[in-house]
Amino acid sequence: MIKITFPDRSVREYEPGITAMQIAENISPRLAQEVLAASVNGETWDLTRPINEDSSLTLLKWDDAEGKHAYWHSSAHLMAEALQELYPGIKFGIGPAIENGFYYDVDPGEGVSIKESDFPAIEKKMTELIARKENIVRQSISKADAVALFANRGESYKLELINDLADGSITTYTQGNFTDLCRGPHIPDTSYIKAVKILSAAGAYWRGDEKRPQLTRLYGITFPKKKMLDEYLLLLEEAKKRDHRKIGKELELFAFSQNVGAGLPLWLPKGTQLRLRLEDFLKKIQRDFDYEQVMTPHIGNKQLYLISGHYEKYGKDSFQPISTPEEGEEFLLKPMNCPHHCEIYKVAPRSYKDLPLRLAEFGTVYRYEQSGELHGLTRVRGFTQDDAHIFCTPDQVKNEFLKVMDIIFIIFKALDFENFEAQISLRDPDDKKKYIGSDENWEKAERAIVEACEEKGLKARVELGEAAFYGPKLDFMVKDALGRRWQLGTIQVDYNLPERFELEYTGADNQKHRPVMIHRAPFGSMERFVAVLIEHTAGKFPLWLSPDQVVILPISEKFNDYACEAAKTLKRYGLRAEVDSRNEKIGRKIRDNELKRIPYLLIVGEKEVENQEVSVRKRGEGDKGSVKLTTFAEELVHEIEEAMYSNTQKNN
RNA sequence: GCCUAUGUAGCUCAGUGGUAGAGCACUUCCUUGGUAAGGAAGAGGUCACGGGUUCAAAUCCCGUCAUCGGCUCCA
Repeated sequence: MIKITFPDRSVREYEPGITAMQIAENISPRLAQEVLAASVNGETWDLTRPINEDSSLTLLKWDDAEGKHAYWHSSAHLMAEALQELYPGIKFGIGPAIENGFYYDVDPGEGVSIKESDFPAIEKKMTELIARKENIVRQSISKADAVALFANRGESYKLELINDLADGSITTYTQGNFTDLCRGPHIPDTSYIKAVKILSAAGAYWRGDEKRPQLTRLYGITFPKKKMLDEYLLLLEEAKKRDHRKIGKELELFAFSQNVGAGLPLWLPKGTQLRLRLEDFLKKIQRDFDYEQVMTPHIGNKQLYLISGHYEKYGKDSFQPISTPEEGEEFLLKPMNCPHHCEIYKVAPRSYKDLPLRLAEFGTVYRYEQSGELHGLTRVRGFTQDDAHIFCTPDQVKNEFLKVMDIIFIIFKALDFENFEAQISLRDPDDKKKYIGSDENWEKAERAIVEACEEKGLKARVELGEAAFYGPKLDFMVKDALGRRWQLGTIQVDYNLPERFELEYTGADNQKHRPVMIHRAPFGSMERFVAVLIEHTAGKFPLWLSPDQVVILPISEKFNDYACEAAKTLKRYGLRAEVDSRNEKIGRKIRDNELKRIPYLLIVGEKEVENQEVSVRKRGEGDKGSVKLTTFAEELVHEIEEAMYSNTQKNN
């Protein structure tokens, strides 16, 4: 008999060779119906795989990530099986489960393409296969047999995968006529899958390499209940309503024009209001943290980028240099602010007593992103970084790092960005040659980042080899409405630029030393940040960020003039007000939902006009009674300032 | 840059070779006194752009640009 230990530490004895499925059946038929896979000694197994020794066992259901994973992985196989029947000669790449569903990379063969219009047929075929209730059978196979099997089928991609696998570790899974090279695990049979949807088709390079063939990637999702699929699709629809591109258009925050150029956003008055409020908010925090604001031009002599090394690395992929009437003179649109800030550092001789020197700038930069990369405000060709560079001694790096983290935490907290992810990018320990700077400095900086995260209790994913060539970094990512990850804040340590620009400070020892540079941008870029902010709030901004604070509603056209006057008065206070005039030309009618997005509604009628008052309603709070217009304006300005102030004071 | 899809009125979209459409928004008039009011009339489009096929193109073909979903990239 073998001992099986359950998550609640209870132990039961079974015959050797028993399967997790049999154990589940033994416990309860209901459980047996719900279970999808099993965790055996921490490894995820098929339910039908015999257990031969004492083990700890967790039965995995839909609500367990691994259970869902096995389910979707099997669904990928199901889709592959359908494709194999529909497209004879199709070759398969890889087909994993992902966060929401699964995909399979396939090569349907020369001249054949799988399009959206083909999805229904694929879904239908999958449903047919489900009805056959095919068992999904695991088999260990020798490398030679695996090679023979897949070579016979002309599965060149699979052969390449097998090539990288060690003999003895190779398994296949078979259902019906379809056999796939696969580590598993899988659900017991295809009938578990009840609802099927192919979501999209896209090109994807084999093994993520641009130089290799492009396969067709089919994304799909499946569920154990039809209703769950419907709910998921509904969720997707709802998420699309929060898309910043849609809301940005509806609320007239920003726009693009083909004449101006792709990826070059135009900030409309309301969007600008929002952005300026965010900039004020950041400036206030940065003042508190001893930053100094600087300003630098939008272009720089090519020489500047030859010194920084950016020209060599990115010159060909950038906006090309601007020529001047002067022979041989060239300027680049600045793709980053760092070189300019280095020149500011060099304006005067620096002492260790001057450090850390913290230079901040809302610097607009231009990068020629690949055309297929452009995406609303999140990926653009002209954007403004909430940039700052800290010049400090190597010993100050950690402390400065901690302070930057404080800023980022304050900001994320103030804006309710609780669900961010952090990633520490270190250098690849096996390939140190790729990086510039001494081992000693790298180790110091990497240790500083790791320790800083520990001190702050920040759980960060560590990625080796992801560092920039000039230093390690810490990035903060946030998901958008559709679950796509975007990098926002970044803190990067840099040894390269101080070296290239020959930056120096005089130490206490009266010797010249090289400062360390820290790049940091809590928002990343104003554009991307506003995009994510829009999606987080679904366009329902807190009062202090609201692009419009007030909508004024005259109860009849007789009071339109007063309403417009009131709006002008409010504008003099720096407040944005809309008049919702029902019949007059003046103003613009408030459209769908807009009312819900604007914090204050002012109603004016006879009584209010007589007394120079407005009847005030606040979003979420209802009627606040009548008050003098000027008093209202003063109080609102005060309320906004208070809100911003209290947000800059938020501490962890 | 690559693969798929899309581009028609301010917005959301219909329109499969024969004179360009709807709803909302807009303008004018009437009605309308409290949180998305109703009626009537009107205005608004080089059907993304450039070529081609055709007696005839929004519609079919080719190219370009832009946008969507991915891939690759992201200083």
